[in-house]
Amino acid sequence: MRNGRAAEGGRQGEVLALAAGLFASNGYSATTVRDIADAAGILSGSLYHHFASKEAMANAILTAFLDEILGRYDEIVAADMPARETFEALATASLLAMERHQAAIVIYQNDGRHLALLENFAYLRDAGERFEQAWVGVLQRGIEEGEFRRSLDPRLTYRFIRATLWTVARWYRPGGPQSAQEIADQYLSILLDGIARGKKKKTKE
Amino acid sequence: MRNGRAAEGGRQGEVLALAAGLFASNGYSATTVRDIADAAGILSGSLYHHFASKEAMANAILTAFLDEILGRYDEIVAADMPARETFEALATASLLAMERHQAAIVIYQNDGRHLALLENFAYLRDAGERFEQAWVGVLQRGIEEGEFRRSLDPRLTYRFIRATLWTVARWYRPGGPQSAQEIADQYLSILLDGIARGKKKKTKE
Amino acid sequence: MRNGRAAEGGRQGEVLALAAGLFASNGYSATTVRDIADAAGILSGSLYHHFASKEAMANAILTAFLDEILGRYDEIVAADMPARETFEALATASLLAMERHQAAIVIYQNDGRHLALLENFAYLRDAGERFEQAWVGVLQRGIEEGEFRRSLDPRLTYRFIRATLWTVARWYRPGGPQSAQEIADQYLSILLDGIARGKKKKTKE
Amino acid sequence: MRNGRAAEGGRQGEVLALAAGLFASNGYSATTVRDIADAAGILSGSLYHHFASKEAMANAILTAFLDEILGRYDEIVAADMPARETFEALATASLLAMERHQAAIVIYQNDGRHLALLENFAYLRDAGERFEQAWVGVLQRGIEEGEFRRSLDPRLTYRFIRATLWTVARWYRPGGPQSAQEIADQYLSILLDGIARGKKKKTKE
DNA sequence: GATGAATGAGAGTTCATTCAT
DNA sequence: TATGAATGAACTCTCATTCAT
Repeated sequence: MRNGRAAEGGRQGEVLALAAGLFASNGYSATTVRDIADAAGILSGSLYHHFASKEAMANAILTAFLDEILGRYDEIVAADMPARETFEALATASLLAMERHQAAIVIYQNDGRHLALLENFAYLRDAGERFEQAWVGVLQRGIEEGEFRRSLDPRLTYRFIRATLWTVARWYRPGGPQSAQEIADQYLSILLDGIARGKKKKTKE
Repeated sequence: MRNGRAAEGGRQGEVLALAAGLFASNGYSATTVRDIADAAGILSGSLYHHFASKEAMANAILTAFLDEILGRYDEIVAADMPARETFEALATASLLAMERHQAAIVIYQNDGRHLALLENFAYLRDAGERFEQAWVGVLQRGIEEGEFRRSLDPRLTYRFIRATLWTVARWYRPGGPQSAQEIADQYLSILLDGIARGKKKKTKE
Repeated sequence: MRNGRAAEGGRQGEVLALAAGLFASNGYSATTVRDIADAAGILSGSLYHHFASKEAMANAILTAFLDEILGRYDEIVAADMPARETFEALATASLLAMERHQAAIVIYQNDGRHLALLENFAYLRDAGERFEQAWVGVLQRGIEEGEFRRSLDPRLTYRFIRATLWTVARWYRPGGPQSAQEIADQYLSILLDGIARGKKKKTKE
Repeated sequence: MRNGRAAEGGRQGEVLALAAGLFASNGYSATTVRDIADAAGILSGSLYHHFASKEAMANAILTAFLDEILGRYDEIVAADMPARETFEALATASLLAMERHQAAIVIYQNDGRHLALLENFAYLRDAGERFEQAWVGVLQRGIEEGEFRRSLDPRLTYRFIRATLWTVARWYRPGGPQSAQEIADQYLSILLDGIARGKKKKTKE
């Protein structure tokens, strides 16, 4: 039974994890179906017992990630916290997602643009918009509520944040010197208060 | 005459620009030599009168960018300014580089990892290290000189910065609402002072 | 128990009928074992409990048809009727065979040539010769007995007849406007007396 | 330059002729692109310099035949001859078409049904209708004008004729004992006047 | 009898590259 | 410089078949 869903049970899940790793390190289009099959110890044709196509594999990988993270985003936004807490929660959730979906995030970041052009990946565009809405929303609310500086351009700020959030997955090593949580904390500290020392200059805005 | 270098004048330069645009929007490995030839209005075989190989094109594109930006970095570091000014100059130089090398930056960001595995692109690893040295250097100096917060992890901070710096090229549109200089200013403002309003909490560090 | 013969009873027969339908509408080589299994509601591997191979299925289908029709031809020829009656009986028998073997006839007509090249289908060549012998025989006898025009080339005439006889199965719809018997009658009428009206021109030959 | 047109000039034409021969003798789907390339003495990939796909080859082959024969049909119908002459001209034109398009006719006859299901071969359905219109038209006219027997069912009669007309190409050998013209004459003689000897029975209809 | 995972060969196609003209 | 024909390797995917469970 060919399965486009997440990587839960059995063989399918293992194969998907291997594929995700290869897509992430070599790129989607530079990864061949044979590479994946080799990694799984089977012949390339046998992969098609589990997945309808190479695209279907990427699909399953990305969908598992996006469904989870966007679900988490929805929960956070729905929780109706002060803007700054919502903001922190979104950033933390995004970085913690690396623990279960690191490869997917790398693929999303590296190949997302290109894949989104394919019919089967139309949902990537929707996902991009949902990310943006959540972030731009909380930034605007924070500005209105006086939590964030009035001079911010929400969309531009979102783009700066987005870049860092998803790029971390490129170098993050689980079990490495910094945990995802620690990375999130450091990033939030920099993002909220800046790297410069001393009293803020633009306090009055 | 096959040329692996950056090609300013004439046909070579035009072809290179077309190739850069295609590599940037479709990805290096998804761009075919025929795509480039089509864009140039010639046949794919004819490209080989200008360039020795597809890799040579990517090489010329990336080298032109890296030579220029790393030269600029060297100048800035050599100028011996206060850490904060050096810092601002590096960020600004990186973002202004988009004006002449947007496609190259996108390629560097998207395909750099993958290309760096190829023999002909060994210099990409060196470039990465030189970037890192410049940034980690100025961050450390800034901390020592009391300009930047003592709590920063320079390498981690560099990685956050790097992500944003090069990712901007993905969405930047020359002649669009924000100039590269404006983007640089906004980014620096956020990076240095944070997005949060009000007096700094961690002033004493 | 693998069975290469015609399969009347039970599952085998049902599967064979499904396979015959698919072979007939899509062609033998364009029909996959999976198509057949899907139609039967089982997995493709499970088909091999019933049949040794895809060829064995085609074999069973064609054999069932050929055994029956050639047996009928033998009876007709042995009955020792006047040439014209034999002739009519052969044509009618061939067209009535559609009622039980329509798909087999389509396969025989469409894929027979190609299949006959395979070892397992050597009998198709024999069958072709037996058809030809029966028809060429009755045509020659008819000419000798003065029933048929002396100007006929028996082999050529046989080829004209054969084409129509087996091609009817391509468009015949059981329960449609014309029964197989009616089609046979119309064909015989045209074949024997022609479509032109008025007195025969070549009466004296 | 990839060419979907007929098999006129140079290499393209040669390759097309080879492909046509293979499609005709082995069937379209049983003929591999490698078979064609082997026959042409090149590698399979090189075929794609001349043709966009295997389908494109079949397309060019069938189109060349259909354009020519349907053009001929149009001329004949437009010539406004007595029904019987039109009828003879159509049959003769169809059989003489074998001289330039024998393989195409075999492909049309064997694989036409199956190919017509593919998007790129939609025109096959139109062609089928144009053939039918021409023949059914002339049959009806002939009946009205008293040339053909009133008892004929034009569509059914057309189907009988069609079967023979296109099936001849399966066994016809150029330079063999009978020319296409001789075959046409014999077929017309049988078709118009029947194979039975002696006075017509159904003269009064 | 049926499943489901796997095989292994081969399908159509793509593509960077070469080279005689 | 450019063309156009060809190469050769690799690619995604298909499919008849096998077999342990």
